[in-house]
Amino acid sequence: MSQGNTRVTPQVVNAHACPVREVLDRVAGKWSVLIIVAAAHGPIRFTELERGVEGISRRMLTLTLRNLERDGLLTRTVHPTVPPKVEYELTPVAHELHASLLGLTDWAERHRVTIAESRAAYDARHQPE
Amino acid sequence: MSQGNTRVTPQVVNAHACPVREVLDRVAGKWSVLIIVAAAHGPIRFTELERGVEGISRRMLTLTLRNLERDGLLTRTVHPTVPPKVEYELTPVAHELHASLLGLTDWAERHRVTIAESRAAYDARHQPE
DNA sequence: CAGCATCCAGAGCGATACTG
DNA sequence: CAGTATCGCTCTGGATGCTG
Repeated sequence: MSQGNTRVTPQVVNAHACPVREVLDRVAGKWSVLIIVAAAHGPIRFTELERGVEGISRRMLTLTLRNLERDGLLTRTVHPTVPPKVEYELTPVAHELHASLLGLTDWAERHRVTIAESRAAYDARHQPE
Repeated sequence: MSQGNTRVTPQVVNAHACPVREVLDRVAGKWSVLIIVAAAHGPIRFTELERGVEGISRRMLTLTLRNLERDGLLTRTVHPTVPPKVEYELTPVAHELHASLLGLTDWAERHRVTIAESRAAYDARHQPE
């Protein structure tokens, strides 16, 4: 860790050691969060998710659900009926994650406008036309 | 909220309307967060960032810095000296973001092990060999 | 020192079609 | 209903080399 250095600057951030990145890698996928939000208030079926998460394809829904299940963020319950019925439900861990995301949501909503303005200003500054 | 429906299920989540996704789109890039973390405790120079954020290429550092600057998350100060010196500093908005990320960091650290185990178990279950 | 331009490989994701 | 399989594009990001 510490080398006998008196300077402050180092502050090395390792992409692999950084826990924030770990979460983000898990959550950054285009759909993961949306699915978590959609499933936040109780068990939900495949087709309901398909409708609930606007714009998601069947393929991506399946893939994302598998990943979330793999990470232990949701459980998959197959009801052996005809027609088949599968329900997905957030695990406690995922609920905690959902709660933590609220901080970000909040940030986003507070600064959404500011950021949009900043972008517009920047673009105007750099592309006169 | 309620449509005359007695069922609960609807819960439509729109990818474009969702504020969480907005943040994530901004932050999910492989490097944004790491740069924010690296710059969190004061102004920092280009080369210092290059060393501080392990594994980043010069190209990605430049690109990510531009995006962060564009969003108003950091300021770029050029000191007209020889050799040139450029300092990047987080804006208050970015500091707030950094604070919000703590919730996620925390979550990640609490469940890192559990998640890894869950993955291993899942993989074992689905790929006997 | 700080950065831009070019080239290139791979991941991510959408569209579509088929199945238990 | 709840998936799986295949194709192909787009976009990200790494490597390298050139400049003020």
